[in-house]
Amino acid sequence: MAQKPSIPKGTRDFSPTEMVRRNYIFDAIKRVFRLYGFQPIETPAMENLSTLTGKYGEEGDKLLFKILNSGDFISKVSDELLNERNSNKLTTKISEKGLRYDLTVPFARYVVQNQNDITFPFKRYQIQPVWRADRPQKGRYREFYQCDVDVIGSNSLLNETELVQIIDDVFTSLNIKTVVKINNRKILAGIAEVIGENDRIIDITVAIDKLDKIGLAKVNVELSEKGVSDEAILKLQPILALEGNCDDKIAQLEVVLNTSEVGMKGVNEIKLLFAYLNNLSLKTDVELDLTLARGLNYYTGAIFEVKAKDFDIGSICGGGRYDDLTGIFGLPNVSGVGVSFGAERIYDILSQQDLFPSDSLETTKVMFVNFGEKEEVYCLPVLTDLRKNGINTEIYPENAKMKKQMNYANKKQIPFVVLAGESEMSKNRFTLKNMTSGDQKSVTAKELINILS
RNA sequence: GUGGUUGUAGUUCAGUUGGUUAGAACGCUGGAUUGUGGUUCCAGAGGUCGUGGGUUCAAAUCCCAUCAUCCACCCCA
Repeated sequence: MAQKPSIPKGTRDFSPTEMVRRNYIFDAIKRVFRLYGFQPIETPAMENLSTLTGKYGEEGDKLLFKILNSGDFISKVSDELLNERNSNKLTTKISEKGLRYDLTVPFARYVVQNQNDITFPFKRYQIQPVWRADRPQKGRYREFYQCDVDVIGSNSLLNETELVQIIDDVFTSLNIKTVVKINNRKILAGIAEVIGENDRIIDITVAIDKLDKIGLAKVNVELSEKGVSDEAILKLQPILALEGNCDDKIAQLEVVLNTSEVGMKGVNEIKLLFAYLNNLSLKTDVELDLTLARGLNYYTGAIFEVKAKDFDIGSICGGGRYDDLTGIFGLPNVSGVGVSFGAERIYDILSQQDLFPSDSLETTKVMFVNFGEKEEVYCLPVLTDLRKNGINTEIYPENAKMKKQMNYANKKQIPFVVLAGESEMSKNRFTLKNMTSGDQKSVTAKELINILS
């Protein structure tokens, strides 16, 4: 009984065409990363559950894919526990590994574990899939790739500056028009302090983050529901309404946050960062967005988010500074900052705006038609020569009908076909056909290489 | 986790108030054309109608359950 094959919900196969395009994105990103001195690492798809749990909040824990222990794990579980039917409790007994949820936490684990071999500041990039047991929907998958760059072990705002430059370079090279939004968690903390809701900072940031999505009124409702006092919400209004260019906003913040030490620290960081950036003639727009908060709560300083202009798809890149991510693994006081590029969304933008290059180094450039054994022998040395010259070359492996072989070349979008049968062999030449124009001409082996190089 | 949507050929989808042998387009295979692909013409193959039950003389069609899917919310890239 042949069963209908399928893949798990929220996962995808990638066809050759898609892979060529995905690699185009990854290559562009990697090229920029290397340009700034970042080095690649990889970590396992699975981590110990103890490494992952508790790092992403309660919601994040639910979205972790857990891996069942090997062997006869259930026999070791007590009858009481089984009868309790408590999934959470049972999970800790039958699963001790999980698929990674992002690349940052495994990176922090890596840094702590290898701290004696790492030279700080450590600049690494990492491009690997991550998994979330989320319910998939448009542009959201259960398995997707993240492209992370982080530098850990340096407090300098030069790192933030370089990350913005990297963002600028990547999206310029991919031809995507973007705007980089920057904020600072210390400013948000300062705001919370000033309005007297110090310990509600997470609720406040999450709510503020939705400002441009759901509007001011609904944000206020949400704040109120979360238990923020009316008085504090009232105090918050002028801050949310801050207008003007970057300098104006900063000037106003300096007044509002005057009494908050963290807040002023944040303002100073932002000032310095923009001072660096304003000198760089970036091609991307960079703006200070005080409503930018970002969900992840390990951020402590600068936060970034990149949005594509003329394309409403959410953020395509985001990140920030985290002062103590390695602390939970026993290495305190090591600050890091990094951003992550969302490959899937970048892919969607490039394909919808038709921005992928038409030619690729990953596809076949020329195919030899197979006319039979004698002709194969005649062609093989030339195939070898072409390959030695870096030209992607293949020969149809069977003496099939011409139509079939041509069809194969056409479907595979191979731009050139070589025909070498009896008449060509007698003249020691080859017929080269251009599949786009349909033109063909008789050439020598040497000319073949020259034309196709 | 909550709400909704849709499951029919490889793919995208038609299929009337329940009624003979379930259709189309694209794709696939072969031929027109044994050394020329894309265009055209002709022929052919391909379906447990998601699965299980129920109603009925009769179910792709109605009912129930179940699984899958996509979309939205929460959250997030």
